[in-house]
Amino acid sequence: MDKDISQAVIGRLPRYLRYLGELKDKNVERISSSELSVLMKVTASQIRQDLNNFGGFGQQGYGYNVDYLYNEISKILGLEHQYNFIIIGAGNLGKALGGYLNFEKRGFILKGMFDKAPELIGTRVRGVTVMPMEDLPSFIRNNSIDIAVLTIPKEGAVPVSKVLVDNGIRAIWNFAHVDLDLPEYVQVENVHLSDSLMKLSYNITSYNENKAE
Amino acid sequence: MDKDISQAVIGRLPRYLRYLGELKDKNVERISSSELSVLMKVTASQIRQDLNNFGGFGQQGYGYNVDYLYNEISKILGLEHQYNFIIIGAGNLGKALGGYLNFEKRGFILKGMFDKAPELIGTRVRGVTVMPMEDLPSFIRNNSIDIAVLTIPKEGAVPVSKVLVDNGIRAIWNFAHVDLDLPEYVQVENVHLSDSLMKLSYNITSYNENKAE
DNA sequence: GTAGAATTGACAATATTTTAACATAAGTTG
DNA sequence: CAACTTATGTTAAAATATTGTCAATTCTAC
Repeated sequence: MDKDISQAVIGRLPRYLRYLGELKDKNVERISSSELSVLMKVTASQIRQDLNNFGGFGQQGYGYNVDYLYNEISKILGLEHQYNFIIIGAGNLGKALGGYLNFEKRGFILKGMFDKAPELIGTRVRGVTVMPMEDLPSFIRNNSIDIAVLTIPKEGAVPVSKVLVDNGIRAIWNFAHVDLDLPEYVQVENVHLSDSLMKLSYNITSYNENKAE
Repeated sequence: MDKDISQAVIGRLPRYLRYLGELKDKNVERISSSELSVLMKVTASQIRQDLNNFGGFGQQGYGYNVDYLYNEISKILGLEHQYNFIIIGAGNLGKALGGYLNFEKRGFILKGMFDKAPELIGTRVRGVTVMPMEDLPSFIRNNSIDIAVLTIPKEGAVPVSKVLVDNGIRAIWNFAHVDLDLPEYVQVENVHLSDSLMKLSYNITSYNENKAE
């Protein structure tokens, strides 16, 4: 069952996790929704409501145990699993993501990198060698890859995504500036950086206009 | 005046712009909200509602002129302005963003890059030389910088953001995994990549669990 | 030029999300 | 151990967001 949780709620969980991690580091043992609400600048009600989508993690009169809540949210987010991932596109962005050490701490293990540019093939990123695109299908099948990260220009993204899915990939972290049209059983998380920059541009413009009036 | 437009609406505008750009490239002259809704997989009503926040861009019985609508959305997003930006953090991510040619087409001009690592200082990215952090304040003041892109580890981000704001920066594109606490007149757009990856992780887990039941 | 088709913009109806309120349970203090 | 305080989980209310409907307007074809 699991009544659908809204993506708005899911989107807030990583931020809760981040603040709880910081509290853990400071050896804070317990926290109330209202204390956390001050730290995070959201309403206490929203925190309680969000958490209660998944069960009662707190105790009346006490609040939430930081360690316990941290672990529960980790579990909800699926971070107790280990995921093998590959990166398609060994440009700067691919290298940046491949080199990001914290992903490994969370259970995301870089297994391979691919690129079509001959001059990149054979180069190494954090112990992983960049392979040619021809090797992609067999590599996916033989290495139980869970997630593919797409950091290639938009032109190649759609056909490559089909290859990925045909070979068993069920989750794509898509940085290409295009919407992928894939079966519903494939989870896609889009990161459209230029969309984000345009939002910033809008907010600059809009703030300046309001100021002028 | 300008009644506040919700960020949900703003967040959809870049995607409209992207589809309209593709239609322009295909020399499509006009499009109705219902045709566009099929392409974009949203409701026609939402498209019309979103657009009407900013005025009536269409014509009854005809639809929307693609070129005109494209230009209007560009204007709304502030893309007719030119923005000078700098990147703080010349690692792979900083280099990736600095090298992204499409930003320049949209009016975002890379003016400088900064890093604290001595081995990076003096290296060049797309004609721009990486400078030491000491030069940051004067550079901002002397080069009318509009936007700072933060691609440094979270430890340094908060103090650096204060330096930026003290020297006149009013917009920050923040890739550091930390929330910046800045005055309300500073526009901040956060890109928390690991949050995005965790969302993907949740959706993988949740899909698999539902399947199992 | 007129009839019919197409399609917007506005408004109304739903649905979803967020915030507030509070009864209840647990903790704390003297 | 009794009175008081704290703070959850839940339900209700308010605010937002999305979708559906339709009159009014424009286009198109004959």
